[in-house]
Amino acid sequence: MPALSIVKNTASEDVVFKRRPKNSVKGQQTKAAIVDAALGLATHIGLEGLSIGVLAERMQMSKSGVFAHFGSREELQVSVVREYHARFEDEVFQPAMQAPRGLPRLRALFNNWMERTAIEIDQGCIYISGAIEFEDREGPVREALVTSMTLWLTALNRAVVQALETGDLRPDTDASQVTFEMHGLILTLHYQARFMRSADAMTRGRTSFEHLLARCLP
Amino acid sequence: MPALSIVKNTASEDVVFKRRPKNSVKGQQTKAAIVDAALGLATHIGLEGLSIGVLAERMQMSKSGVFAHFGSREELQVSVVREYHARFEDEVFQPAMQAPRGLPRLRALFNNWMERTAIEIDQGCIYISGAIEFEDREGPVREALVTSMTLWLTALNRAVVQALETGDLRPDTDASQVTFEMHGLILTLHYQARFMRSADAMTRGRTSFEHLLARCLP
DNA sequence: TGCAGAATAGAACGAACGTTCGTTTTATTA
DNA sequence: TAATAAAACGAACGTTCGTTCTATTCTGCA
Repeated sequence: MPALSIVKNTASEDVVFKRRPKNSVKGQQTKAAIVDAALGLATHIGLEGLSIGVLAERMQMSKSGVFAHFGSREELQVSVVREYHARFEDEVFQPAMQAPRGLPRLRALFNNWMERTAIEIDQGCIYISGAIEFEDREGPVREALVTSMTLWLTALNRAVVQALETGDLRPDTDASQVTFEMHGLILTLHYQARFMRSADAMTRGRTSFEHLLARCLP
Repeated sequence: MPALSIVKNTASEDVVFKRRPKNSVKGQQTKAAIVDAALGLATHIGLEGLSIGVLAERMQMSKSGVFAHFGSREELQVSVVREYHARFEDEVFQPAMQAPRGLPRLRALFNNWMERTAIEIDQGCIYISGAIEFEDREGPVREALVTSMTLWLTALNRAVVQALETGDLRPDTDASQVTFEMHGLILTLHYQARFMRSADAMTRGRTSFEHLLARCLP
């Protein structure tokens, strides 16, 4: 069981009496393709910018055809968030679990995260744009985003704690503070590189991390 | 001449042959009131979420009446950015200039910025939401945002350099790196507090700053 | 092969959007 | 006070949006 998994749709959702497609093979394939395309669009223009019309055009389908797979735009957005979460887990979290606990794993997590961020400087990131769009808008999309982000930060924090336990970091290190600052460095890097188009943001990010570590080494 | 000023509209704008109101006393007053209301709306729902219809409603005016003051929605958005910039300068930058150069002024800038951020945890911040919305959307709104942000970060960086020169910070301190990390800490604080609704974000932010300073003190 | 049910299409909806236009009201100045 | 310019209005335009119908095509199983 993956450490970052989000609880998926259960049968209890059917209390909402909305006509839903009954997953056939073909149906699932198309839906997956739609979500994939939607994720591609949403990373660039945000979850709110994502429109069913444009998505249908890109899929070479009718609006209603696309719509039928989700039942609402909101449900489409939630699907996109979950898909992004799954990929983030596969790409950033899981590979790092093979590194031994402690500093090596923490470094692996950081490096993978940086690699992902480097890509997202060109593409955009729905964990960041989504957070802004749903700052004070309630609902399932916000919930999915918060859940995803919390899972990731918790997993990251666990790695910091382990580095403490193995003695790789000083015992008086404030683990949550380290997690907070790692998160901060990624956010700033994203802001500086993607919005301000600053060339040395990646370097500054790595430097930040080294300073952070230096402070916590025994 | 204020250190953060943005170049204002000049007569050269009239090369665009669009019918514009000829500032009467009353006209300027209403326009200022509209921009004020627009800023209030935009901080909550973003520059892109800002709609002329809703703004007109809030102003108890007709859509066309509001529209006429700006000539386009884009021009309204630019006006909002400039207004926010002016307030940020008055509230964060200028008061800190009375503190003596070096560490005191740097601390004053940071404290004022933190105070502003504390308010924006409830209200929102168009420097942050705007950056996300205009990441890869070109045009005058993006330009206004980038200009504003660059001016502010430059001013902040100048204060760091001065703290270096006065000997308050170690001579081998990388000023740009310090500015980068200060910016990062504010971004994360905003993200954690406003989106994740974490209670201790403000404290974590202050702790980050103290760690940052500790690293650079002689 | 035929038939049920799922997948998709197509047309239409009401609402909201930014913008334009001609007219009317209000403010400023001669 | 009369003349003039600016400000504000109200209606309409063309789009786009998410969503809801009904009808058609496709698919998988008996």
